[in-house]
Amino acid sequence: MEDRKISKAVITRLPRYFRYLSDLNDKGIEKISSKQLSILMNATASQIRQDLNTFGDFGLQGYGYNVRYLKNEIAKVMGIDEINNMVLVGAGNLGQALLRYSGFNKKQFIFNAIFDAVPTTIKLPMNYKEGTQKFEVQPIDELNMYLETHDIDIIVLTVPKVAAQEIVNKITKKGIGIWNFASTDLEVNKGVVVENVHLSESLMRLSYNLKKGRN
Amino acid sequence: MEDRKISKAVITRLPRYFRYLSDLNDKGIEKISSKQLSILMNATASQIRQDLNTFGDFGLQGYGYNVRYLKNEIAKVMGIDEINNMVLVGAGNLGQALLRYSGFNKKQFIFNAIFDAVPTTIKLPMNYKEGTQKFEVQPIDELNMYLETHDIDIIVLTVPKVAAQEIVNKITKKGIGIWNFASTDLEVNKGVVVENVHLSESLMRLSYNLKKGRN
DNA sequence: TAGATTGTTAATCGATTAACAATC
DNA sequence: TAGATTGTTAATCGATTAACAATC
Repeated sequence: MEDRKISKAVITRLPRYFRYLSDLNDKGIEKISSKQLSILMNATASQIRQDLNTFGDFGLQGYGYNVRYLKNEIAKVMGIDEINNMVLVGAGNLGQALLRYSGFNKKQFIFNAIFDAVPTTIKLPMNYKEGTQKFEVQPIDELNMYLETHDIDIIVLTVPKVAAQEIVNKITKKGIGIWNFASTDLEVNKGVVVENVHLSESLMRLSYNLKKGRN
Repeated sequence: MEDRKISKAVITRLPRYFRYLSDLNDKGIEKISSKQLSILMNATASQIRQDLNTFGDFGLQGYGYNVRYLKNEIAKVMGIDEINNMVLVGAGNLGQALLRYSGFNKKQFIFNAIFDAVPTTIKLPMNYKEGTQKFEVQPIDELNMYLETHDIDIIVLTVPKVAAQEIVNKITKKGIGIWNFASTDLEVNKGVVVENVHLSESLMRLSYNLKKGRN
C-alpha cells in the first residue's frame, strides 16, 4: 500500500465502496470495471479510478477489478479486517439499540463492557462479547480504569449532551476512538479520534432539503 | 431571503451553526462577531461570513450578528420553525430508541404513527404525538394509505436493509422525506427526498481514522 | 468621528471530471 | 494482435481563505 496523501473525500466514500463490493461478492460476481461500478453507484468512472488509486494498484488494465480482492483490500485500508473492541457508555434507549444493532459486522465490532451512570442489568444484547455470561452495567466512574486495563479500541458514547464532555475529560488512554452520539462537539486529547453521529443535524438537513424541494 | 445558489457544503454546516447559536442564546448572549464564532466553532471567520451571506444580510457592519435573530433566521431557512410530522416505519430497537430520543426538538419533530411488519403495542414514547392514548403499531401494508390521507412530512425508516426498498417502492406520495437508517441506497420517485444515516459507514470511518493515527 | 466588523471580490486550494497513453 | 480498461496527467469546477472597501 502506497502512502500518498489520502483526501478526506475519499475516506468518506470508502465504506460505500466496501458495501457495494460486499454485495457484489455475495452475489458471486468476480470482476467489475470502473464503468460498471460507476453506473451502479451513481458516480463517475473517473472518480472511482482516482479514488482507488490513492491506495494502490488494485485494478488490471483491460480487465477491471477483482471484486473479492478489492473488497478485502478496502477492508484492510479501513482496518475492519481486525477486531475492534468496543465499550458502550450510556445504556439508555439509543445505547441499547446499538448493542442489539445488527447493521454492522458483529464479528468485527464487539462490545466488551457497558457503563452507565445508573448501574443495572440489561438483557443480553445480540452482538455482545461472545461467551460472556454477565451483563452487568458498570458504574461510569470505573470507565477510565477499565480502559487502562483492557484492550479497547472504541467507546460508543450515547450519554446525554451535558454528560458527554465530562466523561471524555476523564479518559487518559491514547489511541482510542469515540463514536459520539451526543449532540455536542467533544474536545479530546491528542491521540483520541472522534467520529460524530449528530442525528438531529441529519434530521434538520432532511427538513431543509424537503422544504427546498417544495418551493 | 435571497435566492443565490446555496452550496451543499453550506447546508451541511447550517445545523451546526444553529446548535451553537442556540447554546449562545440559552446562555443569554445577545451578539457575536464572525471572529468570536470562528474561535468557538473552530472555523474561519471568512467561511462563516461567506456561509451566512448565502441566505441574506444577517449581520450588521461594525457590530456583528444578533444571536437570537440569526438563530431564528437559520431555523426558518432549514424549515424547523414549522412542525414536521413524522411516522416511524420499523418498530425494532433502533426505531423505538428514536421514538424516545430526546436529542431533537420534540415540539418540531412529532411522531404521528408507528408501522411495522409485526403489529403490536409498544410503550408510550416520549416524543409521540401529544394527547394520543393509543400506541398501536399498525401493519406496514397500511402505510401508503395512511400517507395519502394524513399530512406527513417525514418517514423515519428503521427496517432491515432487505425490506427497505420494497417499502419505499409502494409509496405514492410526493413531497415527502425519508430519514433512512437502513444501510442501503434507496431509489425513490421524484419529489421524495432521502437523508441517510448509515451507521456502519460512520463506524468504519472511525476505524480508519483510528488506525491511521496509530501508524 | 474612529474603530469595528460586515459583505463581497479576488486568490488559493482541493476535489472532480475529462482525456489519453500505458498495458493487460 | 486488437479491444478493453486501467492509471495518471491535465482541465475544470467548486469550496475555502484572504483581503479590503463599505458602512454601521
